[in-house]
Amino acid sequence: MSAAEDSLILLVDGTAYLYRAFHALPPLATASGFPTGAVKGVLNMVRNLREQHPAQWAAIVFDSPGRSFRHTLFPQYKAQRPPMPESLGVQIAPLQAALKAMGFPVVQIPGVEADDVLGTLACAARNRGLQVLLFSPDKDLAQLVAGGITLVNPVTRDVLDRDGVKAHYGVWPEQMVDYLALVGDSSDNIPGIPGVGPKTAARWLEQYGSLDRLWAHREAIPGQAGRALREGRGTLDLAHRLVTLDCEVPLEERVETLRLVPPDPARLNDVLAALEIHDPAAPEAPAPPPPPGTGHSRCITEWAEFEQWRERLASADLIALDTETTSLNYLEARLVGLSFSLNGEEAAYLPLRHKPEAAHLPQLPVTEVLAALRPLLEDPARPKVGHHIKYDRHVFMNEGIALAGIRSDTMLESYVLNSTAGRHDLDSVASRYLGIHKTPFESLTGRGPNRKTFDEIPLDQATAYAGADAWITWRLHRLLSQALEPNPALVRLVESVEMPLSSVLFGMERTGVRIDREQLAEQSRDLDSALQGLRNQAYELAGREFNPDSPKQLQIILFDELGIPAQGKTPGGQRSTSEAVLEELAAHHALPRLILEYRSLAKLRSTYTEKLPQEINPRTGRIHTSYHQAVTATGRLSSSDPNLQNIPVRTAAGQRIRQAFVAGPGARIVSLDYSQIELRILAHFSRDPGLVAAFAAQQDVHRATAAELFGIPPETVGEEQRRLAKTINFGLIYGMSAFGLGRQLGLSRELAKSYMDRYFSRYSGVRDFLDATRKQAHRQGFVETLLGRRLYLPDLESRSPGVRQAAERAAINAPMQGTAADIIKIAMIGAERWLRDHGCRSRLILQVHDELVLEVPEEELDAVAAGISHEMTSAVELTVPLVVQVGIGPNWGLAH
DNA sequence: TTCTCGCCGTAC
DNA sequence: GACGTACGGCGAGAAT
Repeated sequence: MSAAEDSLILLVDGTAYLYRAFHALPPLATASGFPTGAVKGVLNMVRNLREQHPAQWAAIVFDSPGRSFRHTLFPQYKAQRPPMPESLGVQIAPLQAALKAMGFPVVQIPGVEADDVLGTLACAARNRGLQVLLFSPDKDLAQLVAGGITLVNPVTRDVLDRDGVKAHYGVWPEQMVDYLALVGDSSDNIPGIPGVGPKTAARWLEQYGSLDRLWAHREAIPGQAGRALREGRGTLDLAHRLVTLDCEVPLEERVETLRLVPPDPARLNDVLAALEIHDPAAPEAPAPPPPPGTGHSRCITEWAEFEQWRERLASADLIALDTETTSLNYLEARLVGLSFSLNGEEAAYLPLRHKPEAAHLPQLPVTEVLAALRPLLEDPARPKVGHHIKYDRHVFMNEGIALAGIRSDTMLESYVLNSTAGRHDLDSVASRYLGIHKTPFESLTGRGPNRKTFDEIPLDQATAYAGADAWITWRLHRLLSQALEPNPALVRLVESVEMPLSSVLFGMERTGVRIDREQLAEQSRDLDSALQGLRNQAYELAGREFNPDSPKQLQIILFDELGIPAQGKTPGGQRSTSEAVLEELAAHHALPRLILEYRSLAKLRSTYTEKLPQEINPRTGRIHTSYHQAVTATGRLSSSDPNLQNIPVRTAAGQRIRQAFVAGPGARIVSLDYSQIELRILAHFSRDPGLVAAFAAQQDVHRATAAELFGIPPETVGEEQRRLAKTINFGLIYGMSAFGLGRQLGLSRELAKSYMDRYFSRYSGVRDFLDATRKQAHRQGFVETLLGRRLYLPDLESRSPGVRQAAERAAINAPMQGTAADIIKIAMIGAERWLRDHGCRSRLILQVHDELVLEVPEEELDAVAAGISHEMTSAVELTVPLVVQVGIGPNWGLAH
């Protein structure tokens, strides 16, 4: 045993680990429903800790339930905190048992918070000459840091010694209590000085050294903050006492008893078996840390080494690959370098276009290198994996290389495994599943207007960064593909849907959509003059000028100056000026109506007619959106830069904007949209005879619903009756309540309830299905789509009724919205294949959730309309037919 | 000047 | 509190 090992003690904030594991992982449970995710997560984190920091001494400290001296001092202490979720609370006892079986001393002192116990143990250990490593994300503990005591943030991996605390918070550890007293802590409900944040507090303490000296000079502090400080004596005293750790907690444990002992496999096995945790290192939980000495990256600047790597690549089973570029914009991005890994342990970075001042060695010539790699990159038989590889395909295509042989994409694997676990960029996924915290891109390039591009990054830094991208991707694929394997539906979803779809989207992005710039400019001019007029009328009515774009100013005008009674509140407590409210207010005054009109036109101008022309790519003359495949909770796509999935369609002025989406010469726009796809999916899932029959008979479903509701023949259904039925039908898909229905239709809650009751008695299959979905969601913690795509809903366990009910509505909606997304994705893959098989020049250009838009040469019109329509209707087989409406026109607006 | 948050509105 | 899923413009105020 080494001396270092013998003199090191690990002190762990067990409660913080517990919460972290609980929130970071999918809600795992035993077959009987006992939650286990947090136990599994903490055990993994602790195991990593033990491997990374061999020590003889340790303690894992837990908060004690109930009140501490801080509650006595300040009744509101932590008062705003939600109570611990029950599904977390029940895991504490088995977790502590498992930790003890693993050989860790566990400490929990009644009536004492973990922080104070940690402080007491840290000081005692340091006084005995031990080196202390404190593991906690809590900044309060930074006050303990000193020679011999170091704070490690297990989330960010920051290691804070004295200098680290100073660098991180701007104050020294001994100033930390003063600092926290000034800033306060909203997570513990500890008040601070209003308006004083981390920057101000650090500046003051830098200048005056301590709170006492700051107070002595309080009259010299200028500004709002100075005034707040002078008024804050009482707050400061209280906060100071609350944030000061008690390092003299009476403990039975002495440092000598905190010996880390070898695990007791039999006991550990008992505990884990009861929790049905077979392999704590299984893929859902953070995996073990990288073995030491791996993740090394080579920078290739010599032909000989390049040739060696090229030969290895040519015979590799799987190549993890990443590009470094000058831009996130996939059409502007220029290749700067390439990285590869073949085994998740070593990587190579091939710099190609670093600027001379960033390259201390000459780089190999880009043209020759790419020519040498091209056969490999374009070979479908050489399997490759990347993270968000659609982007890399664009980058290669910009170099004239058609990347082929794409086996998988770790971003899509992560998304299908758990869409809501967090973001799916490489950094997030690596930290979530591998526990590897990458150097943030911005720490290389800087932020703001002077940030560097990757070609300005020195080769050594670039090599480490880019190499890590490649070897991490390789390891992620190994881990995530294993994690998916037990669920064949998810494997199929990745391989047969998301991966082929990625190629379809690549083509759509590259093709882009043609825009009539002049037409939009003309619309902008029209909108300008209309808005000018509306603004002047609004000033007249208000009696003064104001900014109609500002909800804040508008509130003052409407509710204070004009005295119109306010209607609803925004989530932030402001008096709402939303469309629904202004509609109501229109009865009281002429101004609200004018504002509504102003807003709708202003929206069209700023978001669409002004913005879209700026998005036209100068080289192609078209707009190239980005489709995001790993963003939404339900499996839908999203679109940005610009978003082409929210182009107006409802109003006449909005329609004109769609008319600026035009076909090229000799071509037409073909729009195909699924009719009522989500209601059809509801019919399919619920097997409700009435709903199924309506679709089977090709009836107008809203009319049929109204006929059932009012007990009349469909032919005699009136407009108002149909509208009501339509609102109910849509409401069902969103999990709407009687209250919501009433509000939407302007009916009393009682009347709305009677309509809903009537609906559910006529369509009892729908009611049963919705109930079953809710129940199943609560039981398993997730819901599924037709293809087995999962949406985890941890909020179903929330103690807050509002949060819980919102999760229930999401549980109702997700199977329908997500199944619709599954279906159109299959249709898109089929459509693309159909076009290729028929040698068509037609191109898919847009997807808007239930609609596909193509640009079609006139001679292909009939065949393509029929062929794609067939692909869409036959994408899957449901118990009700899928129906597609086809429209053709010179532009998108007229193709409906 | 840039960033972040709240509010609002567009789509399906 | 009360209708699901997205993206983005604007104002306002803070950070730079």
